[in-house]
Amino acid sequence: MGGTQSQRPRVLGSVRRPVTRADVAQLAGVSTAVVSYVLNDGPRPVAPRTAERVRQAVALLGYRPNASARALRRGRTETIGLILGDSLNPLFTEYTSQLTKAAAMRGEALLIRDSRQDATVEAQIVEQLIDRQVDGLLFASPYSSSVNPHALRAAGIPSVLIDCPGPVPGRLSVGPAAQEGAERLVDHLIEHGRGRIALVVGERGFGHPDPRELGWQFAQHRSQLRPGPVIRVPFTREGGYTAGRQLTRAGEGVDAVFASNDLQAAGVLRALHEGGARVPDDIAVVSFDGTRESEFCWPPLTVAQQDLPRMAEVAIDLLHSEPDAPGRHVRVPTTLVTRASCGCPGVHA
Amino acid sequence: MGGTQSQRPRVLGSVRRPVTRADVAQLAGVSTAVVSYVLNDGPRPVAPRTAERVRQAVALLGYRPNASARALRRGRTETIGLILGDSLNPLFTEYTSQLTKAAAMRGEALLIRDSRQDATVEAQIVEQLIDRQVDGLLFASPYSSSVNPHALRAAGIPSVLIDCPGPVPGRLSVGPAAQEGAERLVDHLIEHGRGRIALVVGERGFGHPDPRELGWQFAQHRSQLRPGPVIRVPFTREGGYTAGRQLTRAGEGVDAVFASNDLQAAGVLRALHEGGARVPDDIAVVSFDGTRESEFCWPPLTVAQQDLPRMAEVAIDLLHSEPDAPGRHVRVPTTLVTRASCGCPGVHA
DNA sequence: CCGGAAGGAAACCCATGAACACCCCCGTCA
DNA sequence: TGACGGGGGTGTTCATGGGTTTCCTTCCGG
Repeated sequence: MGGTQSQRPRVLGSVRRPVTRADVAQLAGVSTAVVSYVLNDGPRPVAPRTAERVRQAVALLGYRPNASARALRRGRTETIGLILGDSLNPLFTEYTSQLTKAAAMRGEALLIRDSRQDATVEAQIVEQLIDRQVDGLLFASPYSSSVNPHALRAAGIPSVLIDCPGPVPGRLSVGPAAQEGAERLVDHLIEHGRGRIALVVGERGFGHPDPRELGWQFAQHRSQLRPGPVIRVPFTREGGYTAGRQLTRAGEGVDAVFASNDLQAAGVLRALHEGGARVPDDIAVVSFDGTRESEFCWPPLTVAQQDLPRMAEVAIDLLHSEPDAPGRHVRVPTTLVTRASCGCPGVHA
Repeated sequence: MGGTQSQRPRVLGSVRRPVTRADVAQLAGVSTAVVSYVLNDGPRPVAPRTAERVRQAVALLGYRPNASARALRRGRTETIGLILGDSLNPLFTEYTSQLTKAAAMRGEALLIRDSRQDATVEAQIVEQLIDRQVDGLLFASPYSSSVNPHALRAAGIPSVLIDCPGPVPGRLSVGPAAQEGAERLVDHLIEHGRGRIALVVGERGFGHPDPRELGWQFAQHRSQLRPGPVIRVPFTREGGYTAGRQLTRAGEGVDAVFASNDLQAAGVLRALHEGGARVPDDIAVVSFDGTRESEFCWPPLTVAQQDLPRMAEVAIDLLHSEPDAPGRHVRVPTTLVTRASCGCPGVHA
């Protein structure tokens, strides 16, 4: 920013020089090493009286260790990079919030960047984050599994894939138990009399095969239902809107829609309302994610809710696991939250 | 994480030691100082041929400067702290996205934390961020104006208040031209025949006086309208919901609602729908912010839209202004975006 | 012989921790 | 009983991490 350390104006009588360990050492009448030992609790014992003097000096001077110097020396910054494919998706907003919390528990902070789902941008961001010496990287972006693993291993930086549909060889990842969640949602629709259920999903889906799509298929198959139409649109509100318009126009007798995420669901809802369809009477809508927004849609959405606090903890834990550990994927169950949009009896707005 | 620099396993023949400027210097046959001059473009000229050799060595070795070391030496980390009162509010999500972009333009990254509107938590976070040597702080939190200014000045850390309702003595701040925005919204309602307009606003409002509230008052006054009721609830979807229920029950002949932010508006809408009111026929709803979510409410919301890209740029600019500059507040105009919720003719869903 | 251009040596930013120095107490042996 | 060796407990010294920058040296042409 404007004022650098060196040219800081000297206020008379108080050259506002930051307090360093040397000041503390001098005041406490010890060497700087002892200050270090006291503050870091080891690796060697310090006489209680000396330690006390040091602590008093620290308090008196308001000394705070310099993070840059510490990072340089220790080779760790206590900072984690988080790369999001779409930072405006409320799912990732809520995810980020939980991740920040989980990281803070370990004294780590997050540097967050948005790759806008662009592989080139993502590569740049990863480079910038590595330059900043992050201790690890979290990816919630479709390109993450392709670009980086080798460079990351070479740099000795652990990484974890977030919101990952399934195992990726040699990599650590977390994700919702999406297929089960999707099945429960679709089963729920079927149990309450819906017979033709459309699927709205991203163009490339979530991985291959897409567990949400599988769940949707299996549930219908189990009930010997003819599979409803699949509409492929981007994972955005606008995408969902497009899908919804298609549904209202086509009128293929669809009486329920399963949207793959809350954003698409919001778009579908808007299109259905505009098209004059009554939700849930004419057509039910359910979706995956269960962000806070889903509760305040109209009608409130029945969803398979992801357990973000849990997944965030798992992600941070995985990041701290053995550096040479083999790949591993953790699936976290979702919860079925029934609200008005599925039209099931007993749920009033 | 698990593996630290020092105990990294030595692969035979290739001790994966990070490349330092010394390696580059050796390969290029110059001293480390010259490498520094070349990479930082000064402060002294380097012979073109030498510079070229250095650049080649850099490229060949894939050398990347160590950010911690640089930060230690320069006393600047190129990192900015952002403190949010509610990181889940989509307004701040979008704000954050723009701020990240604006900061990245200057090579700076953001460390983001959520104070959950708690002064104690906020103080801790500020301390942690200062420990991490952030070069500046951005506050989008109600407590920011009270707690920190002195400590920050003492630490020589510039700060800017984001989403600030008005000038704060001695401080830098940005905010929407809220009063004007509110007036336009309310004028718009009045022009289209609404005569009794309720205000939904946070318990403590936005500052004293609250410009949104003022705008709402003035616009009604100008049109010689009796002011509608004021309902004070938290700035959340749940708060808006409570307000909406109150409105449907009371039935004070209110035919329009001005919600102070998009979250409250979402809650109001849900409550009105549940109460069987038709929006906008029976009652119009407008709100402030204009987040993406507002476009996909039902019906889509007419809003005073904040110019977040602009405000983010201003915020970062202010942060880089003269350290001893006097306080300053920048007001950025909002845009009236008409959608279906205000029921004005000519706007179809 | 002087001046300027180009590059090198070394101090510095701050914290860390291995290696070393010291003190004191104890035990052992003459 | 006194001298000396050994060892635990404390503290200090100093190299180290990697980049920046001041000051100094060298070498060239004029």
